[in-house]
Amino acid sequence: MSKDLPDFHLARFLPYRLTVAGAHLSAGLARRYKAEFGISVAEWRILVHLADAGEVSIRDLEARVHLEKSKASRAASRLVAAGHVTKVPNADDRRLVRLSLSDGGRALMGELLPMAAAYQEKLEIVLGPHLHGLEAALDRLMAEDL
Amino acid sequence: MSKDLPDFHLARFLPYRLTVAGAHLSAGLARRYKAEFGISVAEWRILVHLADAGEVSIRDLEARVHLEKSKASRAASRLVAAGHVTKVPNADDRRLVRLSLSDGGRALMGELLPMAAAYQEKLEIVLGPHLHGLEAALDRLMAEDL
DNA sequence: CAGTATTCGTTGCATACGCAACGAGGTCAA
DNA sequence: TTGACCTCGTTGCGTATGCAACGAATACTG
Repeated sequence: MSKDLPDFHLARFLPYRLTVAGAHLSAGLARRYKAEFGISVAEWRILVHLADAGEVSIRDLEARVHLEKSKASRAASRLVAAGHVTKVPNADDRRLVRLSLSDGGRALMGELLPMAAAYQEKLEIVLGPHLHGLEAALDRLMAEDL
Repeated sequence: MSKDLPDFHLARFLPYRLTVAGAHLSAGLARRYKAEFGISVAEWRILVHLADAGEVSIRDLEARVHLEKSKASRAASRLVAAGHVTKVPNADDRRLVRLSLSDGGRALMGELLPMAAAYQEKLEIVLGPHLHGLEAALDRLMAEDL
């Protein structure tokens, strides 16, 4: 007969737990804006970064908000098509692109950002004293090249 | 001119942080087995659950390892095609399916599980005292219907 | 300078994805 | 028993994904 396998519990496995928890929180947020605004996660990240940083290129998005460049490129195109974002070539280095919020995009973020801030607040209340432990642990994990 | 937007930092936003951290850990694990064994995340979850639980149905996978049923169904088909898993109808309720590890699948898990356990151990060492805080926070978040 | 190497964003391709719809099987109640 | 209802797994469909390859623009090197 076959050897016994070591016992291993997915429910305690950190890559699994973090991925599931991340999806859980993202779904909670999406419930608040997806139906109303039709924004995907990639598009959301781009919009937030534009609201915070002004003009950015695709490679900035890749580096700053963890979006693979083709994903960033396509999500940006969708945002341009939807009228939320403008895209112009960068005159100083014509390989680059300058993405920024359109007036409509700015208005959209005027609604979305408070919603997101409220959600973050709710999460922090749910976590209570666990918040700092969570943040410290995440910092620790992200600092490491695993 | 346009109203200023509230400032909002994606880097502190928990849904983002957890999703990125989860992807970071999953990528670290995938580096260890993807090239060698060609297993996707969905397939990995199914294999682990089979190693732990013996025979399961698609709906069990949906409930226990957070895989949407069509995703579970297709990943299971791939595992059957690869020879790691067997699938037979459940005679008691012929709507159900009985998935279980094949001998080859069992042998595969004999290699994969120790690798995963070692990775988990590495993560726990990296986290050190932060481990318990992280687990408590994740439990708290998952207990809530956000 | 010329020639090579590198960077940036887009796109082609094969695959994976989520969702809704479906057929087959099972349950329940009258 | 029969008909309405529910559950399970699969599949069709449109879209999203990751990766490699590409053309254009820029940087580097001798």
